[in-house]
Amino acid sequence: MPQELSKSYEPQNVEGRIYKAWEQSGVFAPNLNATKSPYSIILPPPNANGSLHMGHALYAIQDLLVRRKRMQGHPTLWLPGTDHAGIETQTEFEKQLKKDGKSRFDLGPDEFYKQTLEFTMKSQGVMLNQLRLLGFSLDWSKEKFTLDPDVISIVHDTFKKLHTQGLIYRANRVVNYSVVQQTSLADIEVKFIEKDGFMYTLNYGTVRIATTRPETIFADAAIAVNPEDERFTELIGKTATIPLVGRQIPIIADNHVDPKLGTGALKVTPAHDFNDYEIGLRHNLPQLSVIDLQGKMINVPEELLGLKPAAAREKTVEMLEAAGFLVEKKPIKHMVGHAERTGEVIEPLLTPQWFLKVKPLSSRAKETIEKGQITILPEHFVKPCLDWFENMYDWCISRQIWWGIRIPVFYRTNDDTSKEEYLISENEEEARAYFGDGNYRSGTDTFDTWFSSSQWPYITLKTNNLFDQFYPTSVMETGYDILYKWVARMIMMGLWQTDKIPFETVYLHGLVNDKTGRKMSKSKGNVVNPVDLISQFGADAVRFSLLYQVTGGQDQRVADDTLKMSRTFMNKIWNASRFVLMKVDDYEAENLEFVAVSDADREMKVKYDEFVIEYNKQLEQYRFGQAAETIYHFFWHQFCDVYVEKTKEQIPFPMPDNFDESMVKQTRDNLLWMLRNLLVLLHPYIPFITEEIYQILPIKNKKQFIMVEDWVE
RNA sequence: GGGCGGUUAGCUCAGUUGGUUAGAGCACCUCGUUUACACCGAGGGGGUCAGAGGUUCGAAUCCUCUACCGCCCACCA
Repeated sequence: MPQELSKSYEPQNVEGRIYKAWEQSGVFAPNLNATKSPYSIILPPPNANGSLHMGHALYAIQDLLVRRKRMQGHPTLWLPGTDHAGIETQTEFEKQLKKDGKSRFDLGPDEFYKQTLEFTMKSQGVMLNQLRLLGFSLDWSKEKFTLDPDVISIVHDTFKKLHTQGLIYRANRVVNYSVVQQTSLADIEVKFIEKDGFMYTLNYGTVRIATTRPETIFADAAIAVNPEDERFTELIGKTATIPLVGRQIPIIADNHVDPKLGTGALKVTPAHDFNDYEIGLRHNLPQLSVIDLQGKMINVPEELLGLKPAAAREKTVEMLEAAGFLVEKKPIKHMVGHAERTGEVIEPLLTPQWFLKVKPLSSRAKETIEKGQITILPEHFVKPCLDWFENMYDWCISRQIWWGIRIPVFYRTNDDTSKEEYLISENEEEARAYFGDGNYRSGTDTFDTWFSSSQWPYITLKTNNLFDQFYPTSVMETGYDILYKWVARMIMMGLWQTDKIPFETVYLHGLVNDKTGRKMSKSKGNVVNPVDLISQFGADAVRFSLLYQVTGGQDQRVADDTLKMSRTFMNKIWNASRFVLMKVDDYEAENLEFVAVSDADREMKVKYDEFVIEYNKQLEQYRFGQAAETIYHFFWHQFCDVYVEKTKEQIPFPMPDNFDESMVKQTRDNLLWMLRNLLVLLHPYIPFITEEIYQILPIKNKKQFIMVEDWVE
């Protein structure tokens, strides 16, 4: 027996060495000579600027899938990449700048981009190494970053094609606008939080209206009532008077108005509310802004000029009350939109933006899922996903942040700014050639991060010249929290771009929460770093612990018990292997086969066959927690507690002189065969320890790595 | 307002086509210094499966309702 084996398993002496050996030998790359069907997974690209969190560690699910398929002999690709994560990274870097008393405006767009890139690249290396610590068998030679030139070029092409097909338009519309970050946000980036507020009833002369935002009355363009509402029938077509300023506005009829809400009469403020904007379009109302892009009041009475909306509200109420226009003030709870990242209140503001007409794309995505062409697991996510496609609004894809992919457009600056001309192009010459002489400016808007990442399966394979072979990909495995943000959009964009689904199966895993079940967040200070856990328990134990708790998309907790259980299991595997090696002594097996030479052998083989079938079935069904328990139980309580104990009789110590030699030899073969197969079956869960033991198994004609051993069916 | 998930041993959780005395890990109790492992072995205690009703020969599992916890979506002025 190789005497150097320590009494307990010490992962820190093993993991780095083994990962390096794998990486150097090229076994992470797909074996393109294999004849079976190709299998591919694109890694959800982590934020290049971030460090690893527990959610990333759960990508062990992908490693598990990929390692098994590779061992089964499929050409298998797991492709890594990172995301520039526009707003998130820009916010982070701006914080850095602020420490030095600077803002992005001191640097200008180009210099800011350059510095943010440097900042990001520094973190990226650390993060990618953390993925290695987890043992992920990613094909690093294919790695992509969302700001690689060839990636940007495809994103630009996509934009141009969408525009050519009439699916992109530019419009001055009400969007969610962050005055802190100075950019528009997608609907989904706005989180509604319940807040205490007041419902004010105001006297508009002919009617009374109810509002939570009295500071916007100066932007009112009309009063709307429901055409069926008899209380107001006679007033339709007449006017109401805005308090304080005395401006007359028409009273109009619109079906949107719900007679049961408020007073039944709605003040319409097209520039500061999504519904009102729509009503305004239907009735051709003026769009007057009273809040500018810095979040300050404009076009209002002098006392309010320059105030922030919250302060302006109080002041306006005082003024209304003093002038006798305030009829009622009632405390209420209502939902207020906040920016997901900064937590500030989000204002719907009127700004020119680029939009993607989503209806044609989303209805196609919906149909595809309804037809069952993409399997979504767990199943209970199917319906919400369909509803999302059904109700999706046009997607505002432009951002005013500087960190990201620039929208390729040149504007011809005219005297009349309302009639802006533009050409989608990366260079000014093209614009000049198209429009002729004039003043041009390059667009400074960037794409929403999710616009580029929604094309990720297509882009990564295309830029690696692997599209024909590996698209559609096999599985998209990620957290359910980005189902809408990312997965749904990949389906839309993938179908549009390629006429094929981007992946056959979506597997959504749950969140990893802290030990009390609360969501981890920096602000709560309860974030557990997977790298810390790895140094404490070893990568295999961390993986096994996480995968053991993957059950049907349920959230899990970082549980100390489960981590310890896993570490103990690694130790058990280690020691069982030591024992087998001891029993095998200096014997080296050839043509390894299991042949039952005792009742114990026969019983073991029966149990083993049942176990392998059950285990493979559970893996096929994506029941990773169950499969983990199955193999845990079999290895410990069947192989170790029963079989290994029995073999102590079949290879006794000390060995009697007249003992049956053939019995000894076959038992050694049986032990080695069983251990080898169990290691193979365990390998996708716990790659390091299984590789380490495999390397010292006394078997002739082994593969170079267990990683490329034949799977056991 | 709509939707989804959860409620199973002291704790954390499994339990997928309804079927023998409901499982695991941890914790607890008893015993064990056997030539792998005390990160061990042998054995044990502990649950009216949130509540009510229903379907069934049979329900933790299916149906209805209720309660509580968590999450998501939503343009109620």
